[in-house]
Amino acid sequence: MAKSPSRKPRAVKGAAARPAAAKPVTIRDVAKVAGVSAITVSRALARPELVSPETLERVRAVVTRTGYVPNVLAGSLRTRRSRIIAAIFPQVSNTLFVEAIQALTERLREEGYQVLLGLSSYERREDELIAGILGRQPDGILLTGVSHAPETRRRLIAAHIPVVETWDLTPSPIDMLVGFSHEKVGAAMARHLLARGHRDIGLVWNNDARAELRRRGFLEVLAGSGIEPAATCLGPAPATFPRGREGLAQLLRSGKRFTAVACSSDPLAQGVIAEAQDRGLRIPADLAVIGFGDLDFAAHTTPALTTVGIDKVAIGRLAAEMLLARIAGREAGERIVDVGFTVIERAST
Amino acid sequence: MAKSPSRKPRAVKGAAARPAAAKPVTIRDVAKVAGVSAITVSRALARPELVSPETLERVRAVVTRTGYVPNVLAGSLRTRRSRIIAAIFPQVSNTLFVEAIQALTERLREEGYQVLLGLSSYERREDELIAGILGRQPDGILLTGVSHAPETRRRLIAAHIPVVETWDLTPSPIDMLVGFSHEKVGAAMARHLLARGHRDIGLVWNNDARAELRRRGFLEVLAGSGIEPAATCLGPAPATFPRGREGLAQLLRSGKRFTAVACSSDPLAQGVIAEAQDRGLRIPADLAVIGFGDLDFAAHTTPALTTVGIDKVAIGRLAAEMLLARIAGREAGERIVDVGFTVIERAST
DNA sequence: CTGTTAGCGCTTTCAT
DNA sequence: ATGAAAGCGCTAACAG
Repeated sequence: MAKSPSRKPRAVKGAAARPAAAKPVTIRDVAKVAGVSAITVSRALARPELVSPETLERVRAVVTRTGYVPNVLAGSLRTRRSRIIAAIFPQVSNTLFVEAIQALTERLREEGYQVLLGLSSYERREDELIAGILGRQPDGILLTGVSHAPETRRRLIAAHIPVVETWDLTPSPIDMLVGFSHEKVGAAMARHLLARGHRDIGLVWNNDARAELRRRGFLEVLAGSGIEPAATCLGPAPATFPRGREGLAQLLRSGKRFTAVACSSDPLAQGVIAEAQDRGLRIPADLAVIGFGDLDFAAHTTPALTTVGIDKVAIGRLAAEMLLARIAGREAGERIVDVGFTVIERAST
Repeated sequence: MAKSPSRKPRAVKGAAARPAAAKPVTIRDVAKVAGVSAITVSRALARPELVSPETLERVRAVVTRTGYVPNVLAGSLRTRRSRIIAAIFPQVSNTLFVEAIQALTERLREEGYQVLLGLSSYERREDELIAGILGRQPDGILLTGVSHAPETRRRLIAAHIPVVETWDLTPSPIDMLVGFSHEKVGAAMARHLLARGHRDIGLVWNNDARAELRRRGFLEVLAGSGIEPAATCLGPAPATFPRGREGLAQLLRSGKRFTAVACSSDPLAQGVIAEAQDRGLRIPADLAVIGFGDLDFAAHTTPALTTVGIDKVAIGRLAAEMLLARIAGREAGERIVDVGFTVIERAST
């Protein structure tokens, strides 16, 4: 007859000395009070149809009265399903990602999943971030971008969970993919300006990997018409409003003539516009500006800005659908989805 | 001799039929390969100073080779510390909250905590959201706002974890608080306009709880000078750019004369400015506009906008510090912190 | 410095 | 419809 010495409260006296991590109500406490076994409580909560109506009612009453909150950690450990989806984004201080995050979160919530957000810009090594997150046993994971350290790739594959990469395209994703072609975006920007008759074009760009892809697409189209940029101002990521202002100032200092400025993303473009207006230039009459990124916001706040918008909500929602499908065992219809983009013109560029 | 039938692989043939949730590497696997006990592996990873250098090296080698990722769920279950902090925000599609979230997340990461984000606007009942999150056994929780259902309050207190409410003030927080006074913000807006000589003032406001507090403060100051708003346009939350446009249009249709417009938040103010400019009004010469919320962004993009800024980063960081202090057993210095606000004038209003 | 034992709170499996 | 036993993977507590 093994005695269970640690079963009884350790120390009745002095128990209130510290915030008192008072033992929480467990499923067994509920069971005891309701006069049933633990497993019946579990069933009453998870699969009420397996429990008689009277028992069910009794259990529910006790749950409410005691304020019992099931320990999801324990449940997940047993079932090997955490109902957590991890999502890795570079930052959250960027409208671009925020909308995707929100769409993803909402859709997953509907299915009872919670999103664990990882911010990659603030971790030295992406694979450490990922390892830390995989330890939480997510049922699926979303990544931003498609270039990851080999170590990261290995870990993700070893985790045997669905993975969606986003925000870019590649023929060989780790698992699934929903994104768009940055080169094509760049090309579209260039074609737009060319179609409006611009030949003298300045660039205000930042040099992160995906921005560079857009620039390549942009330059290729220009080259196809035998054109080179009149001047380029290339700065470090992240793209911000003040850097846009500075960018235009720099282009103007170069003394080169240009009728249009293309920017690697909308915050830069907004800065360029502000700087231009401060100098008495009318947009787009004196200077056309084209940016990239924001379907709604930039277009709203800066009616003069033409921009290449991507449907961030679609990315978030699609990523959610793909993950859910795979978790449910269904094969997702498409493993690679190109959501494309739209040139949004608010004023004639 | 209890046989352990479920110990052996269930079915060797056909095992590859489905994605095969291949059994992950556990601490025991690592222990076996390294020729030590499980607890030694645990120590090697968590408290290497307790393990001999040779053992340590051997264990680490095996960990790397096998790609072992500790199951944090299991660890948390045992230690009763999840290293998760839950943060409840209304939405994430609002620069206001985003900066606080980012600051919070960064600070907590430094201490090895992960942030679990809950979005309250999309859940019918706040207390269901909270219950779902508490089940994940967070070590602390951050809430936006100070008015919560009694049920929510009860649950949070029963959870025996540190709680920080934010974004508002109250003399009786659940636990800790970091925020600012919305009434004072409103009062400051009014005083600012009065000091600039404005007597005919229009309001474009939305009617969420905290905005209403700001309005009350605003109106009281006006009343103190014997002034009533010339016209008011009161709309539903959330405050958006288009509603700002519409708001000004409505004020103008009223036929009332006014030289300044106060807005409950910056997105509205930006809309008002855009609409004004479209109608040929110069800001602030013909029409002064004052908003609320954004320390950096709105001021940047709309130099003509005067706004009352709050230090969102400070809110996030302070909330993190307070939670960390309490988790560590220290009493946080102050339980109630008023971060205040700043009137930011970019152009003479 | 290392190991053994037990058990965190839950749910799967098998029995009744 | 309900329950008993076992164990998910880990680490606290107590040896040695």
